[in-house]
Amino acid sequence: MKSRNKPKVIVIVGPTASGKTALSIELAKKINGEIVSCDSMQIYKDMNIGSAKPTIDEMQGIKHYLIDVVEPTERFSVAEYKKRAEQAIEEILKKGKVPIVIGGTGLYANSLIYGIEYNEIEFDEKFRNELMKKAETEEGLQLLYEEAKKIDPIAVEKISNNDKKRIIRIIEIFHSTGKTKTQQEIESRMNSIKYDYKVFAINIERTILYERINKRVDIMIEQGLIKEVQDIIAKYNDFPTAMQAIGYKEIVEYLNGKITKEEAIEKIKQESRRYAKHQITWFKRIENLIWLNGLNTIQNNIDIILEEIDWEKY
RNA sequence: GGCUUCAUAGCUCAGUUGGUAGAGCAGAGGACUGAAAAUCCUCGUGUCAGUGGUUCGAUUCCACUUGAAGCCA
Repeated sequence: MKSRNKPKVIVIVGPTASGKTALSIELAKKINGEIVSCDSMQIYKDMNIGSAKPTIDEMQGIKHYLIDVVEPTERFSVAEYKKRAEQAIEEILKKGKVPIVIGGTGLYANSLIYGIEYNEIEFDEKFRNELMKKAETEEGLQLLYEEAKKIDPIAVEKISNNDKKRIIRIIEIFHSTGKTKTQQEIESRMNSIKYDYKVFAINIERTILYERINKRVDIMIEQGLIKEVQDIIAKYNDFPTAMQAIGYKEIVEYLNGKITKEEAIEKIKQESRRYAKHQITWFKRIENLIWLNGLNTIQNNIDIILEEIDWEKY
């Protein structure tokens, strides 16, 4: 509503292995679009197989933004994502093409869809490390919780006293900005949303999706996921974010002799299934979302999308 | 063939000195504003292997049957 003058941006989210890549590329070909990735792991260079990054072949000449933009050793954030994604959208619009945001990271998608503003703050690595160390013990974590409660009682109310990251975050925001998280969030919603986002989510019946995930993990192993992880270890001495990625942390455990190869593979499958479920939970909350059945043909889903965005009048 | 042990939730196992049972994992649902593939929250009825017997009452004790593991031939 009242978004007549805003440029349209298509967003397609979906759990892992739901067929986002193929759909987005076919759609881009059809409507002269370019793709903005919305994936917290495909951002990183050298994490290819495990993050199911589209290959050059698969891209079929369609330009992709926000893939391979940072080193695994670098720190990334939603704020950074939001900034770069909007730059990419601008660039695409300037060319007269249609931006298609595609990916499975709910937090990142929301930063765009809900137009959340993040102001510049510098990150205090040392301070975070101190907080993390404190949070390691049960007593330490409870002390942090009490501290966070004093700083921002409203924000604390919404989280568990075990939620390490969010407890730390409340303290951190206050430390680096002097503002509470609650205040920060109010300010983050002050600007209006720049684009007319049309959001679609692919879903597939759970049992079939799980089968596809299992199969995909086997294929990743065949394609050399283990070697990819070995190469990353050899190339970078520290890669904190990569280390929390599904498919990477398990292979590292295997390479360290903590689990067998079979156990690692099983674990990757299981974690991927859980991840898919978590993603779906996230998408269910998006307002005005249109669901696409991932078992439909690509053509079929493209037709639904074009109809929804009123392509003829566009 | 004989003896012993075991059989409880999808899986691994507790437990009930006889009053029909509960953990972990798996699974399901949810939260989510600067690490998010992260970090958290909630959810446990199952012919207690089968059939009989004892008993007011059996998943628990007894007998037999079936299946599994081990030992002796």
